[in-house]
Amino acid sequence: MPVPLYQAKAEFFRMLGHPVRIRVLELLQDGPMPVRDLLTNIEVERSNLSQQLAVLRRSGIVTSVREADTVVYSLAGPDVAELLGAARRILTELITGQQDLLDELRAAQPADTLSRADLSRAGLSRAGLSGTR
Amino acid sequence: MPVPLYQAKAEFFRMLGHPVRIRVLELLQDGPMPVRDLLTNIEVERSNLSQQLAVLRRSGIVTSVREADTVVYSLAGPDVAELLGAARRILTELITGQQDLLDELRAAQPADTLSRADLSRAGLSRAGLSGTR
DNA sequence: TGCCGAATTGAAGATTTCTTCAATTGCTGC
DNA sequence: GCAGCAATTGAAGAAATCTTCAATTCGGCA
Repeated sequence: MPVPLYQAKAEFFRMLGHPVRIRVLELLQDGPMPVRDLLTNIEVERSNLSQQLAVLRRSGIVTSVREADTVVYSLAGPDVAELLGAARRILTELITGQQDLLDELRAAQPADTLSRADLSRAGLSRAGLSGTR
Repeated sequence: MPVPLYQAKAEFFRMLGHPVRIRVLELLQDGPMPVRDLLTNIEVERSNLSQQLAVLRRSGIVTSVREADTVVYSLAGPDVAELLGAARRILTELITGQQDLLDELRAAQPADTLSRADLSRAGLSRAGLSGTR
């Protein structure tokens, strides 16, 4: 009895939902890389990195091979760049969209009279994506 | 002081990491839809759906407009389909990849002699993406 | 064999996210 | 105004994920 597709998709996105795991995938886009190098590029404890690598391995999006005294990781498939690209496109779209709206609001009235409703329209009533500024 | 981009990306993917939220985005790809209809298409309690819609709204990926006694949701931008498409591509790639590997293993030796190492190579030693069969 | 560094694993506590319920808001029609 | 339906909100307990530490595995080398 197969798991519904939308649930597999959700799991997949959750697998991507961690800063360290994103960094790893980005670094691996330039080619295979040993754990040692990942470690120098990402600011994180060794065992924490291992935990995140284990998550990526379990999902199948990366593979690892032992070479002498180091372990080398690679992307399992070619489509990862495309995915991260699409994500960045949407992300910048969201961010600039909200910025534009805020600019409009500021132009239309003094900054200190922005109403709760205005902020709400801009998607900022409670912290949205925290990188949006 | 802006939040690092990879953190914003991680938040973005986490925002997508829920079955109900995925369903909503898929349904909205065909055009705006009132909450009422979302509710008949997705098997979930009304207030739970509201919570998930709130998450999507906060991130800015959807917008809502009140029309008479109903609320209508729409996608905020055009790139969502592309993102979900890329995700599905990778997902099927991962799934068929693992299936192929398993098939190879089964062909090479009786099923009941698969070693832990074999399963591990196939990314299945501990439950991977649960939809992978 | 025994030791060393590299990497992974298991487990525990802290943090975050999910689900659910009751209460609330907004609109329509009586 | 107020009764009734649609949708959202706040809050609390349950469940999942993160971080960290100690212990373990694996290969290389004296």
